[in-house]
Amino acid sequence: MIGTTTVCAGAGGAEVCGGCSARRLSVCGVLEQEGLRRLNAAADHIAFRAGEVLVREGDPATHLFNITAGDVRVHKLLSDGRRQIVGFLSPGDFLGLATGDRYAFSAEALGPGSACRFRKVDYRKILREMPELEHALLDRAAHELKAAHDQMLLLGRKTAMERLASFLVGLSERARRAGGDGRLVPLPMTRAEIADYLGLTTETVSRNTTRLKTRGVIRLLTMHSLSIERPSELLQLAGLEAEAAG
Amino acid sequence: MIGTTTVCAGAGGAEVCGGCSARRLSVCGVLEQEGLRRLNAAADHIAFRAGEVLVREGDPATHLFNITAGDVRVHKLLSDGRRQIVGFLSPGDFLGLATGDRYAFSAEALGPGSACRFRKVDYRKILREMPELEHALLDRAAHELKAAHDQMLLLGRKTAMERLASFLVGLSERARRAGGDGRLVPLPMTRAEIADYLGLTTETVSRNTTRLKTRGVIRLLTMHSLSIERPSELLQLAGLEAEAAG
DNA sequence: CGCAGCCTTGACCATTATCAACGCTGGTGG
DNA sequence: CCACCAGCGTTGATAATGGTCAAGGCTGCG
Repeated sequence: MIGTTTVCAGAGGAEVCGGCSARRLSVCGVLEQEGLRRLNAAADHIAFRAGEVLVREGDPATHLFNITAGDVRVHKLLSDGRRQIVGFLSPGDFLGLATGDRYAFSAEALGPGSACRFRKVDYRKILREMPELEHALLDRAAHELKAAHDQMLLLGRKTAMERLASFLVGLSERARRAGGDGRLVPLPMTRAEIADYLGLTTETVSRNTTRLKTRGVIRLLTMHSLSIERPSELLQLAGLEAEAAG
Repeated sequence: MIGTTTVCAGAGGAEVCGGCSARRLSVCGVLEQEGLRRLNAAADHIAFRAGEVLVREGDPATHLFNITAGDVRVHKLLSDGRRQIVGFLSPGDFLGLATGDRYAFSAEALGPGSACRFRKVDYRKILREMPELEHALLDRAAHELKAAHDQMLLLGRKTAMERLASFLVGLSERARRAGGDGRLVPLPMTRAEIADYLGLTTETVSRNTTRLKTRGVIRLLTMHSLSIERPSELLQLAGLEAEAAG
């Protein structure tokens, strides 16, 4: 189920978990700061390949992940196969925070990547001793909750075009935070994955992508990257101009 | 904006915040346990009437609420008035956890009720000194996130009937946790509010309610309460039978 | 008892899903 | 290095779910 697994516990150099160089909060990073060897002894640094399953909905929730490279898809299924992708994770993101004793979602790698993996029991023990970490996680959970609310607005009330535009705006912002200029946007996921994230079909995603292309709002560079030619028009289509009207 | 406001700080009796008797976690309760007078000095115990606005989307996020009585609606708006209700809060629930420096949602009372209100600055200060509280909040945020994911599946992939059935199943579970038998379900919200929660219109909610009534799955008692006559059939309609198929 | 607002029902319409066919693309093996 | 091909993406035609518009009924409050 999990690919190459390299335990990153070490005798005690500064780089016990050197591979974990996430941009945002990295547990490994925090650990290095704090010099807590105990959790390192329980943390694996794993590598995964495209399509690999990190977490399966319904399985006992034994682990927690911190993505360190690559992108991951998190989704839920209905019994007849209908799928809803609830999020895409990038390096620095956590996987498994919102779980009881069983995972409520599946997680699969979009492409090759890596992650820090902790056992939940160890994580809990550490939390008790590191209020600072808990604070950071609460903060992060709050952000995720806000993002989930935005997505609920999108899924419940936006048109197909508004959904696609909102999605692209989100990707653009993510790209900018990751160091890009916000025009060049990578699309690591397939049309089917975009559709399952936006509550649409591949056909509808495709049609609206074409419409944006025709109007000159975006330009497709390859199948998995595009450039935003008219950002303001895209924002307007996303319905984000005056969303906070109240 | 806020109705009758009674500061509940007191000289120091055991009942400084006696009105706060929420069923689940109550900050006031924890505070009493811990004997922390400091936050009490910063906490109001407010009462609100039906329709009263507790929080307005876009306003500076200065306060945090813990509902102690009544029900509250949390929603987001698009500039043209389309509304998505992201949650209904009951006594014990928190309002304002998922916020940056501005509220990302509005909150309005469904009926009369009350809440504990804290200033965010005080809340942050206390958190630093009460890791136990932070732990409880993280736990709660995780649950909310899970609920948000379920709602995303509902909004993105379920049919109108499945949405309504899922909603009623959820209400039934909530009623049971609140001490009921799970058959008698109170509906404190209007059809329009149900519609805005499920991403539908009032007409569609009404039609499907009628369909459930005709099939004998539910029975309307008053406009704001119903009884579930065939729970298993309702579960099936909700698509919850094998949701965790993976 | 009356009325305003909410709820229900009906007729029709629009957006998006579905079904189908074709084209592109990128990875693989000859 | 090129050609093949499986899978992904696009486009078109048609269908269906749910939305819109409209009218009438109920209900609960004053």
